[in-house]
Formats: sequence, C-alpha cells, structure tokens
Amino acid sequence: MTRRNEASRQAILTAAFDLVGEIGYSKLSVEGIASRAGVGKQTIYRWWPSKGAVLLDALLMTMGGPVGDLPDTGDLEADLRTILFATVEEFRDPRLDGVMRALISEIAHDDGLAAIYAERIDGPVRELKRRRLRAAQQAGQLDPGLDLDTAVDLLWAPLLSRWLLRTGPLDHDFAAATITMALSGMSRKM
Amino acid sequence: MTRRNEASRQAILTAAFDLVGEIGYSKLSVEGIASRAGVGKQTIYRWWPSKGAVLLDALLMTMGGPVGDLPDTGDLEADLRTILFATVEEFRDPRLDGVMRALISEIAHDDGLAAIYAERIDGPVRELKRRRLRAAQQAGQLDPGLDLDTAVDLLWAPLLSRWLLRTGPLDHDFAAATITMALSGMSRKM
Amino acid sequence: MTRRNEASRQAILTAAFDLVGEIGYSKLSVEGIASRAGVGKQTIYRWWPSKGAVLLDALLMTMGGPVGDLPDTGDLEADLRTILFATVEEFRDPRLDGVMRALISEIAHDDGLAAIYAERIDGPVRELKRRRLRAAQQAGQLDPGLDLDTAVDLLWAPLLSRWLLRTGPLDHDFAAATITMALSGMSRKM
Amino acid sequence: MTRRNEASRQAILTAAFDLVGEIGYSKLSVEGIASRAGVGKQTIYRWWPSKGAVLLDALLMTMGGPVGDLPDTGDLEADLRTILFATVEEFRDPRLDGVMRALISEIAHDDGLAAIYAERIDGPVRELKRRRLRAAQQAGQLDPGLDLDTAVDLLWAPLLSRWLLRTGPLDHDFAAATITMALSGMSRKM
DNA sequence: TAATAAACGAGACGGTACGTCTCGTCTTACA
DNA sequence: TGTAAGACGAGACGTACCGTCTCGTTTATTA
Repeated sequence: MTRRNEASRQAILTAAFDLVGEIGYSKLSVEGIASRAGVGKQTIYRWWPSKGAVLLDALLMTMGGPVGDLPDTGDLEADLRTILFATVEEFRDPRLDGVMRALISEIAHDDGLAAIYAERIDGPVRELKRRRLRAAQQAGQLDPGLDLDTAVDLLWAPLLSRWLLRTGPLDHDFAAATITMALSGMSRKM
Repeated sequence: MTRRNEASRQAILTAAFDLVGEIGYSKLSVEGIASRAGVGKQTIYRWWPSKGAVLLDALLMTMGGPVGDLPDTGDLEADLRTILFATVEEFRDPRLDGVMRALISEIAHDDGLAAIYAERIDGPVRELKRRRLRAAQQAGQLDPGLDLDTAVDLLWAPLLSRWLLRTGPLDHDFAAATITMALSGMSRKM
Repeated sequence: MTRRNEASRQAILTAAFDLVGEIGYSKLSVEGIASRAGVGKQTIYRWWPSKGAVLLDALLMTMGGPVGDLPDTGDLEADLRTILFATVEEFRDPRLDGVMRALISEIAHDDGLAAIYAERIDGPVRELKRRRLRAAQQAGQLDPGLDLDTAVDLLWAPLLSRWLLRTGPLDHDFAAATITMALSGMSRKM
Repeated sequence: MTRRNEASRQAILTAAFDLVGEIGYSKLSVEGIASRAGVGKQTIYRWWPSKGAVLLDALLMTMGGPVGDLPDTGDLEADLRTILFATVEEFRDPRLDGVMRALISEIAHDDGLAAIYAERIDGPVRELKRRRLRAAQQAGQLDPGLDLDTAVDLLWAPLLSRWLLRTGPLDHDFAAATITMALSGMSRKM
C-alpha cells in the first residue's frame, strides 16, 4: 500500500508541464521542477526513474482520461480530414509542441520510455485509428487485404515527420493531400 | 581568411562521431570530444556554436561528398524497393543509429540546426527523391497532378516514424507494404 | 509513567556503539542507527535530543555501573601509575577510541551535552580522583595548600592532549614521566 | 606549476573563517563557503581535501607569519605567566574559539589533518616553547634531566582540557596555579 | 474482558548539503 | 599569435540524511 501524496504528484506534473513550455526541455531540470512544485527532489526520484518519465506522466495527465471513439459518419475521407486536421492543430498548439518534442527526443534515446510510450499512449490511440479503418474496411471502402498498422503509419507519419523536422509546411492542405494520396494511391489513374 | 587548423577540425569531427557511437549522445560532452581529439575546448567553441553542430558536421564528413542519382530502371516500384530497403539498412546500422537519433533530437529543439539540416542534408536528398518521382510522372507512371513533396513524405515518413518511435518492426516487409499501399492507394479496387 | 520499550532502547544504544566503531562518528546517522537497531527513526527522536546524546548514553551503558574507589596502597606514586596506565590502555582500546573521540567533539560544540557529560561522567570520575589525592594530602604526602581540581588536570590533561591531538606518543613512559614531573616539579632540585 | 587564482584562495579562506564565527562549524558547508566567497564549489574541492583543511588554512592565514620568540626576561615563572595568560586570552577570544574547536574536532577524527596540524601549527609553536624551557634549563632553573616535550604538555594541556571540555573555569588564576604546581611539584615540601 | 491510548515499525515528506560532472568563459605557457 | 591545457563561476546531477509527519500495528493499562 502506497502512502503517496497525491497533491505532490499533481504539483510535480503541473510544474513539469508548465516549465517545459516556458524554458524548453534542455533547460528543464529536476531541481527546477522540484522547486516550482514546492517539493523535495527525492520525492521526484522516488516515483519516477527519469525526467522523461515525469514528462510522459504530465502529458498523460493533461491529455485527460481515455479518449472516446474517432468520428464515423460513414464518409471515411471526410472523417479522416476531421481527425488529421485536429492532429495538425495539436502539433501546432504551442502548449503541447514543446512537451511533445521533448518526449519524442527522450523516447528516441530511452528504450524503457519508448516501451511505456508504446503501451500507454501510442497503443490506445493507434487502436482507435485501426478501429476506424477496420470499420471502413468492413463497409467495403478500404481494400480488404490492407495491413491496418501500415495504413495508420501511411496516414499519420507524414504529419509527424513535417512537425518534427520542419522540412515543410504543416497545415490542413498538407493533411488533405496526404489523405487523398494515401486513399487513391500515387499511381496514374487510367 | 581563416587560419583554421584543418588537422584539429578532422580530429574533432572524428572524435565526436566515434564517441557518440561509443557512449551515446547524452553522455557526449565537449570536454570528452576535446580530450579525445587532443584539442583545447576553446578550439571547439571557436568554430562550432553547439554540440549538435559538431555532430552534424561529423555526419556530413562521414557521409562523404554529394550522393549520385537514385536508380532509374524504368520500373518505379522495383526502384523504390531498392531505395527504401537501403534506407531501412541505414536506419538499422548501429554505427549510424545513435548519431542520427542524436541529431534528430537536436534538430527537434534547435531551429538553427533544423535550418542547416534542411539545407545541407534533407534538401539535396529530397531533391534526388523528387527527381526520381518526377521521371516516373513524366513516364506516365504517376498521377500528373501529384505534389511530389507530399509524395516523398508519404513514402519515407513511415520509415522514419517506426525507426524513431519503435512503434512497430522496421524491415523490408514494412517498406514494401508502404510502397505498395502508397502507389495503389488504400481504397478498395472495384 | 512511560511505556518505553526497553528492548528498543538497548538495541539503539548497542547499534549506536557498534556503528561508531565500524564507520566512525562522521558517517554515523540516525537513519543508520534506526535501521541497524530495527527501530523507527521516531523512536530515537522521541527519547534523545541528538546523535551525541545517544552516543553518550551508549557509552554510559557500556561503562557499566558506578566504578569503585581508586586503589590506595599508601604509595601515591605507585597508585597513580596503576591508574594512569589503565587510562592509557582505555585511550588505546580501539573499541573505545572512536566513541570517545566522537563524544569529545560533540561536547566541544554542544553546551547541553557538555553539561550532561560534566554531570554524568566527568563529575563522578573526577570526584574519585580528588578523593585519592585528598587521602594523600591528609597522609602528608601532598602539599596541604594544593587545589585538587588543578592537580587532577595537571595529571590527566597531558594524556588527553596526546591522545586527542596525536602530538606525541601516548604510552606508559609518558604517563610515568608526567607523574614524576607533576609530583616533584620541574624546577631544579638543589 | 599551478595557475591558481590567488584572489579566489583569499576569498575562500576569509569566507570560511568568517562563516565559522557566524554560524558555527556544524552549520558550515562547502556550498556556503563557495557562495559567500563568490566561487564555484569545484574550486574548493580542487584545492582542499576537506572542510577541515580549508579551516586549517584559514587559521594559518589569520595567524599570520612565523611568530617571534617567546619572552625571556630571565624570570621563568613570570615569563610563563605572560605566555599562558596570553594563551588563555586566545582561547577565550570568541573569534578564535569557534574555529579552534572546529579544527580540534576535525583533527581528532582525521589523521591526515592531524599530521598537517602537527607539522604546520603544533610543531613550530612547540619548538618555541621547548626553546624557552631549554634556556631555563641551561640557566640552571629547571631540572637538567627534564624531558622538555613532557614539560610542555604538563604546562599547556590543562588549559586545553578546561577550554575544550568546560570542566572548570579557564582563567588567569587557573593558569597561575598550573604554573606554580608544575614548577614546584605537588609533593609536600619538607 | 474489552476499549483505549501510548509507543512502536515503517517510511513519505520538504529540505539541505554532499561530492561529481559538465557547461561555456577566461587565463597562462609554449611553440 | 594561436593553441593545448586547464582553472574558473555556475549550477544540475543523483544520493544521503535531516527532523517532522502520518500510517496501521502492537502492547498494556484502565474502565
């Protein structure tokens, strides 16, 4: 049985989230989080293995509870636009941008964190995406032989890539073009 | 005219590249690079603004001169397999994996570095990819209305995503599936 | 009326005494004592005001009950040798050396502890020494005008000084020389 | 050859000396010294092995250069009074009391420090004391067979003991009584 | 023979300081 | 005069303990 102080936990996550937005991940320090949260450093080290883990929890906290199903109006392309446009907006939200970049960087180096990310964040969200595509598949709108995990990456990875590397504009046009191209294919239509 | 010591420059870049492979980016320090290179710290600070910039130069050095054109046998799908399979191998090369992850992380946070990356690395490579797709377009194999930059992202971003986030296996099968899906589209063929 | 757990008290004093011998006073911690004694920290803080007080009690415990009178064979010089030789042996006992050094240091800084030490340890022992000297005085062996407290210091302080500061060898020869010199005086005998 | 910054050295020693007087040794911290001196912690750790070593150097600094010879008017007892009264005053000087207690405590635990103390402080001072006694010996005032090191301890150790342990008043009377008793001896004069 | 109240073990908490590490700047000696 | 070597002020790292503060869990009277 844990006697963990919930108020401290909240304060730490909030402080971490706020600080990363204010000063950026590279300037973020455990000492800074502890000080801002009014908490001893050991209380952070007691419950989290790394700065990245704190941040991941902070993100989970602000993302709130389990997200509901993705929209399904029967029109796959329209629904994908709705969804990907929202993703674009998330990426462009300055409050989230910093935290997510920081988290992605940590995940890139830390296998343990990557596993937690895969299980707690990517997994559930990916399942929702797969579910929406599976529905379309069953409705006869998508190729029945499609590997849905690859399909998810085909649709979302381009957004991630542009956001992370800034190799081009990340806007609704780009999202729409990605959807169209992914659905119809790049090959010449006869 | 700079009185820059070319031998020191080489030693620094080599040391940086080797060290990042041995101890990882997070343990990499300017002191370590200077010590390994037999160079004063000031010599590094004099010529590079940041650890990331050194690493980027190191990467540019080892990647050697300008890469030649991508293969064009006339069979677009086969050529894309050749190219993306090679990309997969690069991502899986342990010598490159660490450096590239480090660089991507730095780019994610550092706009200046992102600009250099865009200009010196992504730009030239992307131009080669665009050129190969344009040839296919002109040969009537790709939709003439296609935005080639989006097309490049549709093909390569899924690889980047799986490599960086480890959200699924990164192998030739995945690359092949991506190519097929991107070319033919996800929608049901009547 | 206290419901104090005597077993815990014993365990704490024993643990403190043992630990100070093993790791030294500076490494000694309340946490360490509590852990070794299988006791909660609060149980220590409940009954002792400081680490030094625990140690002083530990010393009192191991030194056992009230010491009997000092030997009085009628031959003052011989008796002083017996007594001071025993003191030298105590100082050189490795089991006691550490604890006593620690205690002396604490006393040097902590007035409260100094008072307890004066009352519980130095007082009774000094009284015994005074008593032996007073007997010699009454037997006409010592100068009747002698201040006995000063005399006690003249005899014992040199041992303390050599032991504490290691400014010279602490052995029976030194003790014997001190006794002779103190009894006869340093001045030239005509 | 060192490139040591003399200004920093001075600032550290001064800060250490001042702080120990203000807050006492037990509250004295390396961080505090560094902060007060406007110096990085590493600069302290670079040049001193311990807090005690800093303090010892601080004491050496304030005690200034090599002390001149002790007074020799030909009247040994009067000279000893002059000298021991001055020692009593030093012990009672609040500016020195704290530093010296701290140092003595450290020396009691740290063999290395004890060696430095013996060589740099006790040695030279003891030599001066020995020299004065030797002069008296040659003048026929002291017993020719006297071991001068023991004699020094007989005279000074009682002061040290009373100062350190507070087992009795430390004043000129006590010093005078010690001198008289040490010179004439405790035994009954016929 | 309960009930009740303290002392207990355990250990989380907000803190301070530790001694180490690296940062980016500044200084010195050499070649 | 530029370079290696490295000292410097700064400050974060992760650890160890501090002394305080709950938590349930013994004990051991008191009602």
